[in-house]
Amino acid sequence: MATLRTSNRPVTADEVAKISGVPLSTAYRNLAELCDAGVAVRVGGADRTDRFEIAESLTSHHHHHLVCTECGIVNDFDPSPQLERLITKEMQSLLASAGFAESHHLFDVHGICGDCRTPSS
Amino acid sequence: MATLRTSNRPVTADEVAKISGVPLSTAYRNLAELCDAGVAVRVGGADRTDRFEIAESLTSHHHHHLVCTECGIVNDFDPSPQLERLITKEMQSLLASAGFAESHHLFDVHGICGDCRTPSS
DNA sequence: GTCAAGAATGAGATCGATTCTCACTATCAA
DNA sequence: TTGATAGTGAGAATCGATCTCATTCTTGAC
Repeated sequence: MATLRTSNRPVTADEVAKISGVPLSTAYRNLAELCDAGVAVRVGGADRTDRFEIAESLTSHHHHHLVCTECGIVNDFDPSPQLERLITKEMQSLLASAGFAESHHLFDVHGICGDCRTPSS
Repeated sequence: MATLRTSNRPVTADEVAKISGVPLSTAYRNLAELCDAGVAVRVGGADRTDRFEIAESLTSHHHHHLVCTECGIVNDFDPSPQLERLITKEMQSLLASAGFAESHHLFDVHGICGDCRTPSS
């Protein structure tokens, strides 16, 4: 949890292991338990690597993700209240029409991050 | 392509292989080439399995995804024009503030699909 | 029709992220 | 100290995805 809290973006199990010094298997196990307990969430990115971050219910900070399709890094960004309201509204009509029970929505923007666009710096 | 066109939702490489009768390796190879050529796209879901569908540029039908976190199936749904406009607007301010070059956005709704909610049927 | 060059195919090997296994260690109460 | 229980760590197993390579198809030149 300390490692997740320190990072200001979703981190991979590998990063957690390196940062906290625990073996990879322990990192995966503990992260899985944190997710089960609802205090962390698994974030999918552009690559095949899962990333983890503190659950929004704990940070009380709803946000979405900027996913770099080059390096795979994931950063957070805040949606405007207006967009969020509209999304919520849209969800309700969806549920009705599709028989679908929403657990959460994902609004991720894929593209190339600043670092990958200016490799010289 | 025929297999992708026949399905009305993103399908896995495994499904493509079964449906079209080609071996899995050929299915993966051809799907990767279709993606490179821009006529198909890779769709991430709730599980670790990639899914593929015809690119929006070919269908001229912009849509988003309903992802079932139980069985992993992905279905399409249409966003309202209003939501889509707002998303586009939001994107522009994002680019400016984050130095991020958007390639596309992903608006996926995760939850439990009708089939998984009523296992009796 | 025959032949060679190049592309596509298919079966299985390989890779890499994730999960599982199991022996070992720490904790704690009696 | 002892026994029960939970947590740890190293490596094996798993599984989707990719790679390799021998084989098969095309295609154009002769």
